[in-house]
Amino acid sequence: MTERKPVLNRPEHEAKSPSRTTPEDGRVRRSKDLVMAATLELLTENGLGGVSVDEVARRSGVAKTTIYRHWPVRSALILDACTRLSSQHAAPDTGSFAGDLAALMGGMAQLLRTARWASVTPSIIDAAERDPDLATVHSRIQLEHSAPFQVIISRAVGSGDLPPQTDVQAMIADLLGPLYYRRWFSREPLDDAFVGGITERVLGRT
Amino acid sequence: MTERKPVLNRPEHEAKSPSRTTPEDGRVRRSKDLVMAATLELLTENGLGGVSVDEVARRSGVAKTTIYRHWPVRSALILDACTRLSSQHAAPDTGSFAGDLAALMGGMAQLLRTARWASVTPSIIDAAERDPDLATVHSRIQLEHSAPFQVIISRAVGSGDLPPQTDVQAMIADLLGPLYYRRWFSREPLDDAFVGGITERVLGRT
DNA sequence: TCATTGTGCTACGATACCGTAGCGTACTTG
DNA sequence: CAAGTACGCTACGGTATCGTAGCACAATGA
Repeated sequence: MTERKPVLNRPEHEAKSPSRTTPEDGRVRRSKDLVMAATLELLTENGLGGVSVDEVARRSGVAKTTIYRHWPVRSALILDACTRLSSQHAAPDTGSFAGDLAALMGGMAQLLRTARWASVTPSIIDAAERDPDLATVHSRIQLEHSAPFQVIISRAVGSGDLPPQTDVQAMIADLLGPLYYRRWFSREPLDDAFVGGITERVLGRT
Repeated sequence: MTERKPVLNRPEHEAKSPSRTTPEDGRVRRSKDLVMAATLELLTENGLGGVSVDEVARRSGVAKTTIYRHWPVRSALILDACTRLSSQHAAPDTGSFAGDLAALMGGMAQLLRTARWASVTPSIIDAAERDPDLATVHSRIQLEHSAPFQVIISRAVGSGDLPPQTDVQAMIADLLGPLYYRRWFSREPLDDAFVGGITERVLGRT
């Protein structure tokens, strides 16, 4: 008689998906939001390893059982949270390659200094070394961050601002590499002078 | 009556230090070596979080109690292992800055491709974000890896191969940044062409 | 209003850890 | 050979996890 469980035998693909019958049950939305907020908080504070379901429950005020109702296992929760860390950047279009580059590098440096993502990244990279799912997340984030560079460099090649034989990936490494190096390895300040110097040197060799 | 414990009341600084009375008790040496080997193994396989004393005991064949006899707490063991990860590099002296740079960059790329250190680094960086002791270890390793660059660049400035106003730290970022970027972020291959390209571009602007 | 659905709560069982105690045995060294 | 020392082993106590079960209560929506 206790058979009001998921009842997995549904021929239809998305038949009773609540997103159709009930666009949003306010209670579900609320729980999910609270849980995700607490998870992201823990994630940035303590890295991947610092996120336990019990602690998320404590911080969010949402019961642990409720959390498990929305994410079947811990890893699903973490993966979900990591996925929401990154944000797409639009490629700037200032009219000149130098302008685009300056804008993009400045934005990236700003992100590295302040964004939640920056403090979680080492943890993700570490986990990605062994967890295929997180490796996927990492490469998606990585792609999102390099894509705008790809765009403006390709455009510059097209317009003749850069020579046709330009190695796009190598140039991206020359731009992002030093930024990342300062943020996570040498831990020296990421000031405007440094950022400007990078772009200057890369531009200087055209 | 159970008082054959450490007996901490010793006025002398190093009085009964076994390194004096007993240069090496073979048993101690053996235990420590086995434990350290297993720890390094686990470290490279699973990162910092993957090292548990129980697992080290299993793998090394050394009893857990013995491990605790040599390292008072888990963190001491891990810290010790991390400390042994890095190795100093001698700065090459080929006679030319270009030669030195090529040698150094080639060696570094080789390290990044193969060394145990490379697979643990993300883990250390992550932990360093919150653990001061590991932050110290990380900055020591970081320093060891950048020091030879510092040497050859300074030498080149002294000899006139590089202009006197050269920003040494920025140049190191331009060299190591792209290498690290490829290894841990974009995960593209670290082939000779790429490495050569970096040095070429840095040298090209003198 | 009434059935449905989501939540909170308490209580579990199962692991995996950390770090310690006590005891018997083997090795090392004087 | 004898004393000191290191070691292995078993067994703990304590904590933090993960993930689940069962039940009562509240919100929702037909």
